[in-house]
Amino acid sequence: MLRSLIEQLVFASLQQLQQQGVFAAEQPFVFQVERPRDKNHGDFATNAALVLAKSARLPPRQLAERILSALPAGQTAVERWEVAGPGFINFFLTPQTLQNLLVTIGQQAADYGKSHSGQGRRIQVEFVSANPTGPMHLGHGRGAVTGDVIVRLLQAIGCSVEREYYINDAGGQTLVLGRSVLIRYHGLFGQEWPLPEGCYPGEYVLDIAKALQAEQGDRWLTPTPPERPPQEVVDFAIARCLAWIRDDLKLLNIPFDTWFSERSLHEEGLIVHAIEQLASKDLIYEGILEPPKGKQPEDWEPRPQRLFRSSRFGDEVDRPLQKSDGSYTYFAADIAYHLNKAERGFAGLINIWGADHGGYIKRVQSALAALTGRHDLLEVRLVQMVNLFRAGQPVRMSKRAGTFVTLREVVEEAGADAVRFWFLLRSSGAGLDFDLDLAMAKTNENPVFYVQYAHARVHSLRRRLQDREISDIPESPHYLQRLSEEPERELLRHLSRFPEVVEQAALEKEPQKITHYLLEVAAAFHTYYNGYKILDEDTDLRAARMALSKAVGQVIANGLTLLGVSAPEQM
RNA sequence: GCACGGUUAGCUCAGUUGGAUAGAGCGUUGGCCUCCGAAGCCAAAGGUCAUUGGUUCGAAUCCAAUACCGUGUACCA
Repeated sequence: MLRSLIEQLVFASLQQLQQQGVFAAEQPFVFQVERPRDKNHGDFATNAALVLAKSARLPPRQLAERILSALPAGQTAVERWEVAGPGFINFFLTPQTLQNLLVTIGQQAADYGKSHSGQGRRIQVEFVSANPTGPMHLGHGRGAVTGDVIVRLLQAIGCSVEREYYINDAGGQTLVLGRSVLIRYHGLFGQEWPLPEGCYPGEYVLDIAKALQAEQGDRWLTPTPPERPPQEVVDFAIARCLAWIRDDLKLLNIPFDTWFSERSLHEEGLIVHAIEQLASKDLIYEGILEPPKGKQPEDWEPRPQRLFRSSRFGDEVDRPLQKSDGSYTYFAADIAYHLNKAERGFAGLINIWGADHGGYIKRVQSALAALTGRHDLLEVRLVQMVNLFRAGQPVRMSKRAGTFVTLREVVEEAGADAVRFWFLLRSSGAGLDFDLDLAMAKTNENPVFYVQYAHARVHSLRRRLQDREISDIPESPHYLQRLSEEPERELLRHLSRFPEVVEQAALEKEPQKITHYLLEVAAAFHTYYNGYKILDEDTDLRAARMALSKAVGQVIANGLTLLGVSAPEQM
C-alpha cells in the first residue's frame, strides 16, 4: 500500500529527529497519513508536525521543516514535498510510482485489493436467521446481502470467516405456524375453521397445507384441529419454510457454512448447561420485575420469574430466563447459543440483526460478559428496514390485505445484481428506499448500470483492439510514461486507493464504502473516456491508455465481486 | 420515561481513526454524438452540516444539553 510507504518515511524521519534530541527518548509517535480532499495538497499529507509540535516544543511549521530535512535520502516514490497551511506536510508522488501501479494491478489481477492484515483470525458472522415461519421479506434480504458482503470483505483482508444461520425451530412461533397450517389443511377437506387471532394468514400457509395433503393424505385430519399441532406437522411446515429460505438465498447467491438449530440447544441440554454456569456465579435469582415504563402492556401483572442479573453487566434491568409456564425464554436459548459460539473458539463474533432487535444487544452482550469475561467478543450490526417504491410511489404492504411483497418477487423482477447493489448503497444503520423501476432502469440514474457500464466499456475497447488486429501491446512498460494527462493521474490515484478502501470497509463492516468507491471510479473513467481517445493512432499512447483502462476494468470487477455483483463484459 | 439509530443542497444520501475551500445522484437551467458504446460527458445555480454551549492549532465528525423523526420497550422470536 502506498499509504504505508509514506508512513514509513515519516516515521523514519521522526526517529532521526529523536536521535538528534528533538523528541524525548520515550516519545511515542502518533500521527496520521491521509489522502487530502483537495488534490492541490498532494497525493498524501501528514499532520505529524501539528500533533507533535507540543512535545517537540516547536511551532508546527518549524517542526514540519525539521521533519522534511530528516526524511531519508534515496527514496524514489515521492517527487516533492512541501509544508502547507498550519503545518501539514504534503507529499507528491512521482509519475512513475503511480504508473507502476498498473503493472502491479496487472500482476495481481483478481487479488488486487486483498491483503493479509486479518492474519487468519477466526471470525463467525451470524446473519439472516429469519424465522422459518414464512417467506423472506425485503428487510431480511438487506440483512442477508449486508452480512454476505461483510463476510467477503473480512475474507479479503485475510480473516478466516464462517457463515452461520440460526434456525428458530423451537418455541411458540413454530407452534403457531403448525396450527395455522393444520387449520388450512382441514379447510382442504371441506372443514372450514376460522383462523384464530395471531395465526398466520398468508397464502403460503395454504401452500404448505396443500403439500401436506399431497404427501401425507388425510393422516392429520381430526374432528377439530387441535390447539397444539402434532410435532410432525410443525416439522413439516418448518422444513417447507426453510427450503424456501434456502432457495431465496440461493437466488441472491448467499451460501452458509452452518445451519444451527435452536431446538438442538434444548435437546442437547445446552440451555441447562448455560444456566448452571450463570448459577454457579450467583447470577440467577427468583424475582419480580418492575412494570415497564412508558407504554404499559394492558395485561401486565407482577409474576415471580427466574431472572439473570444482566443489569450487573450493563443492561438496564435483569432479564427473565423462564416463562411462567416453566419453559425457557428465547433469551435463555440465546445465552446458550452465544456461549456455544464462544466455546467454539472464535476470535470474534459478528451478528447482523434487524433494527427491531436493537434493544436486545445489551442483554446478549451482558450474558457473554458474565460467562466469558469478554465484553468485546460480540459485535452487532443493525440493519434498518427497506421501503419499497415503484416509480417514486411507496408500495403499501399489508399482510392482512394480501399485498405483501416478498423478497423473491423483488429479486425475480429486478434481478440479483440490482437488488444486491441497491441494498449496499446506504449505510446499514440508515433506512433504505428501494425503487423497483429505478433499479431496473438502464440509465445513469441507476448506479448498478452506471458501474457495470464502465466495466463493459473497457471490454468493448478490448474487443475493438482485437477487431483491428492490433493487440500487440509491448511487454515492457516504458510507454506508461505517456500517461501524463490530469484525468489519467486522477484515475491512477483512484486505483491506488482500492486496497485502503477494502481494508477500511472490512474493519468498519461498512460495505457501502465499496459501493461508493466504485461509483467514483466509474465516474472518473466515464469522464476520461469522453475527453480522450483511448485507441489513439500512436502505438505507445494507445498501449498506455489501454493499460490504464484494463486496470480500471480489473478494479471495478474486483470491487463488484466483493459486492457479489456480476461484472458483465457486454450489456 | 429509558435504550438504540437518525437529522448535511428542493428530493434521496455520501463524507475516510477530528484536517485545509463540505461532495454525489436525481430534479432545475444551458451545452456536447462526421470520432473508441450518448446506457455517457461538460457547465451553472443550489448549504446557518437541526439548535446551543464545550474540548483544541482545527469540529459535519468528539463531549454535554435541547428539539424533532424512526425502532424497541416483562412471561414473542
